[in-house]
Amino acid sequence: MAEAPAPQGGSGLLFLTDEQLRKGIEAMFFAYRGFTADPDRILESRDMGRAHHRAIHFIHRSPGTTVSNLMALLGVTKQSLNRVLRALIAAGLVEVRVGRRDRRERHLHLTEEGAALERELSNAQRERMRAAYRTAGPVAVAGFRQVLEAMMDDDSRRQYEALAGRGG
Amino acid sequence: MAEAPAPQGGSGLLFLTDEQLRKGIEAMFFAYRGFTADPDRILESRDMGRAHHRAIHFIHRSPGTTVSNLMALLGVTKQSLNRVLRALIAAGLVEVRVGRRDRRERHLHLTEEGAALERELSNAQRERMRAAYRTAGPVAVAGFRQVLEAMMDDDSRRQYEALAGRGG
DNA sequence: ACAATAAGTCAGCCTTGTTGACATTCCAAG
DNA sequence: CTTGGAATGTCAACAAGGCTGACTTATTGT
Repeated sequence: MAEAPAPQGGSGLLFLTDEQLRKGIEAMFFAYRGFTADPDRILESRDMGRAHHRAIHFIHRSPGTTVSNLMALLGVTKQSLNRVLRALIAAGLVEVRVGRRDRRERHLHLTEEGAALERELSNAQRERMRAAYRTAGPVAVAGFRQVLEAMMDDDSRRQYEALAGRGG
Repeated sequence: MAEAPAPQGGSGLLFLTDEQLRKGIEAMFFAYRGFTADPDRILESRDMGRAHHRAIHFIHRSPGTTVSNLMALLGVTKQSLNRVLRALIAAGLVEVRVGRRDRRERHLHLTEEGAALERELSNAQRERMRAAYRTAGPVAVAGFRQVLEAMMDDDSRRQYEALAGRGG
């Protein structure tokens, strides 16, 4: 596959060789490990995991979101999500409010304590991201985001853009 | 590299705002989902999961690697890895050879069938990566890789570079 | 009145990670 | 030659966090 691309002064498609693609794949694998390492460490001491982090993140991002909404965003079943939500509510991190217009809906909010944990988690993750951004520079960052967005499947991209539209 | 793009008379550090960092975090989350979706689908029909994919990938990358080596690379315990390896061996995808110099070591290789599955998996993943690369362009790809590398922790970066050194 | 929707819950299963304990095999040093 | 330690394998038990299926409750809209 993929013929050796005329080196130096070649086709301009050197970035599409299997070798380059493989490096990208491995970079994603190792980078994602770093990406999740800090929050994982913080949550460990509280007997929580990545699932709780994700829920906290998106409740923070979209306060008042419903359970169905969150299910779609996280891509898990309501049973899975419910287990996590129960833990968060029991720990006093998340508060549930019955919908005013539609009282079947449960609207999710972070409590003060939940918001504090969210800040702790996202500070840790942002610190790593900030360091990486600073090292790589703004042009690289723009490219980073472009490639990631192109890598999402359509559903995820829609959700990502809907979120992005809200806050930035 | 990367001249500050002085966006609309700003500070030149607009890419380091919390908002930008948050977008990067969410982009990683959604992109990683897309990144793993295709191989997951393929493996589902064979009653295997992501763990098997990772083992296959790195055995392909470093034929003859030992169990200890693979453990360090994947960041899991030998018990976890062993369960996966047993399944792969039973399925005839991986072959174990006793070390010649040190006969305590087990050197891992893909069988023909294992190599075929590896190709199927990496083709699927590469296709998505290739499409993303093509959409984003070579400059973006360079930036993508720079940011990912800067995001790894030191151990991972060492492993990544050791691999990259071999084949690319 | 009734069907559909949002949510919660129970039960059971799977994958993939973890510890701990222990056996085997082998190399190398004393 | 014996013995310590390294590399590997294996058994058991457990937990997190996914999943499906079946069912209930409350509420809404037709």
